[in-house]
Amino acid sequence: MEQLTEQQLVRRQKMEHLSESGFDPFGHKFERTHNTAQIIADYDQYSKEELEAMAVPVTVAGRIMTKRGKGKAGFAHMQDAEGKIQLYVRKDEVGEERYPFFDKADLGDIVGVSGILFKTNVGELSIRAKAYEPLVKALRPLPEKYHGLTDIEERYRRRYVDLIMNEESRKTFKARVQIMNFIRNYLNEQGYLEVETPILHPIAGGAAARPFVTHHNALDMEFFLRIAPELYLKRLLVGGFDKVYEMGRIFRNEGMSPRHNPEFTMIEIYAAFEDYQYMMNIAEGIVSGATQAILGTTDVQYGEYELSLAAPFKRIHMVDLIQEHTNVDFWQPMSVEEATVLAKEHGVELQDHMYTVGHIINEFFEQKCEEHLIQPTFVYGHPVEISPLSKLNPEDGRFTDRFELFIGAREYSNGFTELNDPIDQKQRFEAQVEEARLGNDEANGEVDYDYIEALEYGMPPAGGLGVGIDRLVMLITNSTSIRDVLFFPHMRHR
RNA sequence: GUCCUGUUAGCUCAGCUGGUAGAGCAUUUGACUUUUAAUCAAAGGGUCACAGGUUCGAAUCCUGUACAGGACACCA
Repeated sequence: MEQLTEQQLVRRQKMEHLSESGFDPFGHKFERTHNTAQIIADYDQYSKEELEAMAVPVTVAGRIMTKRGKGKAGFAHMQDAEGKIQLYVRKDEVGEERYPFFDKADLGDIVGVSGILFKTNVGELSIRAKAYEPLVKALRPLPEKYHGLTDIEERYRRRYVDLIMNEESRKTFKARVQIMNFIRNYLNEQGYLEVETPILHPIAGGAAARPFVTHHNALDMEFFLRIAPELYLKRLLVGGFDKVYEMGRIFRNEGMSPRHNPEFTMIEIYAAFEDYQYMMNIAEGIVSGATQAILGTTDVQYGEYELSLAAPFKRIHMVDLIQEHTNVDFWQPMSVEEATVLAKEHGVELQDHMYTVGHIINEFFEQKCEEHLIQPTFVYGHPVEISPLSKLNPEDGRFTDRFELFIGAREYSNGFTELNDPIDQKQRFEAQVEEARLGNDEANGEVDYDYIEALEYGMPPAGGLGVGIDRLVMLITNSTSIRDVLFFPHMRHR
């Protein structure tokens, strides 16, 4: 049994007192006529005298956030889901019997109030209470009213307190909902179908990442929590669904950071008979459109960067970009030995499994170019060796018709013309298995033969796209940590 | 996983070169019928994250542990 603080004991005594007085300290249904935002929107425009003449009755409910006793009367600010409003409670108007319940109410208690709108001498729209109803006794005190809850750890561990105290936090999470709604509307209007595919996968495919492993008892078999829905969504293309998307949770068993949570939300979008150029347009439409819809502008401040998210975004081939930043020309045919020498000369570090020119080109890009991509930029033409699910570029088979979107030096989206050649796909999977053997623990160590078989029935030519939703929300809400856009980020046990 | 930094009252924070722990808000009691970080008077509230060590004496110095934040690595 935990030790109760003085304040907790006092609040429990007050709870007992409510019970003894015939109130349920944890309340009951309460009919409201307004929320606080409606009241402000509809009536703040009127003067003190006009409101007095109108005598508007309202009934609201919410949490007491501040309280100022004045003897036989008192003021409080009450907060509901949409905002807050001041209450003015007088003993002579709510009654001798009820007034003490307001007088003894604590910050954090939830109350219902009926009254008449008025404006105070300094012009604040307030409710002059005619009836006061204690609804829920809060047994723990709220954080300090002025500074709120600022401790980052506490804000993550006890998000509910953060949401009570911090308007910014509420706004961020509402923006998250709006962004996801925008994306759904944007795609649904273009004829896309939102679908659901398995989260438990027998083979962890569709991306390069370490999976979580779990076990199904009845089937007595291992499952992986999905690292990407990609291979299932493309099976749907084979099945004849030609414009599909899935927005949902992805799980990757990797390190955590301000930009990584073990579970995060991604959207993947597939369109038959389209290609990567079309998918870039969709990515642009989502990023630019969501920003405009939520912020009313596409000019955003993100940390130190001033970004313009207005479409169209710059599009540049990876090889051209590398040439721009290092003067190295990978359009020239070259051997692995020559490319390795170039990497050494330019201080590009390589690991054992990077045994092809394509890997080295990618390392040049990541180590020398990524950091310069501040304004939204599509980088396309990734080497085939790092793109096992992308279709080859018809003119130059060293590269694929793949792109990634970078904003503020971070990746937001990845898309490509989908590889639908089952024979090529099988070879690429097998190359991944070899890479895994050589020590890339994020390469796929197992070939998904069922997926190959699906492709053998014929998948229409198609474009596909993935967008990290959490990072998009971070961008639009100017949040520095992914934990600021997840209601309940993962933490170690205390 | 490695490195750096942090952890003092319910909350927000002080606490100097080591000498018996402080403030504001919140709480309790009293005053106050247009206040708004309400005000005034008084009171209570602490295993200074945890465990060792150095010292006559540790919130303070040292070591370890836990948790957190940031950077790096990896990715989205």
